[in-house]
Amino acid sequence: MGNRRRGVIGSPTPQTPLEEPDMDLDERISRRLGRRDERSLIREYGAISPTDHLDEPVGREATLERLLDAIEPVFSGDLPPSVYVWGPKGSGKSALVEATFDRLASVAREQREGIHTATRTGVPGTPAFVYVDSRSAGSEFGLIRGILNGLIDEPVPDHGVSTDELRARLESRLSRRNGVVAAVDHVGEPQTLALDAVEDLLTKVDRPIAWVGVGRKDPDSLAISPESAVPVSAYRRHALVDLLTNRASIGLPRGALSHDQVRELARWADGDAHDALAALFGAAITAEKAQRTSILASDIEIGIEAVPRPCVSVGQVLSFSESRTTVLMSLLQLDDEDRRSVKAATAAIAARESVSLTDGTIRRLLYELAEDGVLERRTVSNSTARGRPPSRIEPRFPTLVFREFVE
DNA sequence: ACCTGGTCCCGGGCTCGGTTTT
DNA sequence: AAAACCGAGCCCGGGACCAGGT
Repeated sequence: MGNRRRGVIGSPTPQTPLEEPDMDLDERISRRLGRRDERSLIREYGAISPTDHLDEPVGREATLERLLDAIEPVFSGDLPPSVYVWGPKGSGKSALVEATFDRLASVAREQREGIHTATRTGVPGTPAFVYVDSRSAGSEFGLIRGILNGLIDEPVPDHGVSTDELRARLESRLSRRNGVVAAVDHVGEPQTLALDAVEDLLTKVDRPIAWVGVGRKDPDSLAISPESAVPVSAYRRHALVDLLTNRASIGLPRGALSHDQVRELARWADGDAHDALAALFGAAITAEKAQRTSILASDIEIGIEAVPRPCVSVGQVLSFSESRTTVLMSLLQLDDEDRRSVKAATAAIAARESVSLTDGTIRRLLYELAEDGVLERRTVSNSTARGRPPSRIEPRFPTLVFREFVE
């Protein structure tokens, strides 16, 4: 019971076949899993990775109740009102919503199949449930594709077909009576859809569709007002300790991580489970590279050091296109001198053999990444020089975790 | 005035799914 | 059955223009 890992690493489930090409995160992680024999310490990468969630969220019972209250009509076969789940980074929103929707989806499936085999017509069915991550569905095309992908087993094209065509397929898939409830995660991020855009795009579908948006912004600051809002607060210290202890017990050998170290991580992370796990993960791979069988204080230090604060979540960074991740990877390998300005960094990255992009594109990507908060530009007052002063660029994402997942 | 850094935007090409022609 | 063609979304490249400094 409980805490078999889910999603990207877990065994394929009927509703999400493994060959689903959506996230190259899948590939990256399964490539990791292939190197099992080289490990001395980490038993399960997913268990201690900030990119992965557990089947049973830890310490979120009250919030789960509020979410279930908000979608209450589904339990009598109706569509729920619009719901917005919101809270700070690393507070467990995605873990909660993803786990809940997975469970609801399989319950709905069983119920539908049960009714079908018993040929009891006329019984109100439950709507279908789909979870879509807007990080891999940041356009209208992507959103519709994501929902359709969650509903049918056949692969859905990701190129070469129009959005209208895809919407028509979705409509023909849904009946007029029983629609679908779509959870759309990570709305309102730089590269993802805003909540009002999600609503607009889904009302264009001529079938019953309800949505549950998940984001960080205060609902009062949004362009639309969801009918129901479910706030999620940051983890309390002891809840974060529990979460880390739980995860470490799955991902690491007994005794590899001391309780004091867990407490230190929890104190430092200040309620942010993402940051805590990112630091733990960094510490674990550092220890493993040194062929240790337990984690030392110095490993923890390095792990924490590799997580800037504030930082964007590593899941966000890993969802970027290949060109953006190669630019970031190259940037991490530059020395301090080459990072002194965007211009210098551009030249140094362009000179690398692994990068085939032009100067202009690299420069644009660096500025875009800074705009999105993935990099920080810090203007250095460079007297004696003419012109506008350059700015040094620093990563704002968990560097060790990133490096580990990108080759 | 002059210079360099930063922002914004869009056309064209790439790659693919689907359709028509051979 | 194969090949040629078409049209879709998205990424790359690049340039026009704006901002901030001496």
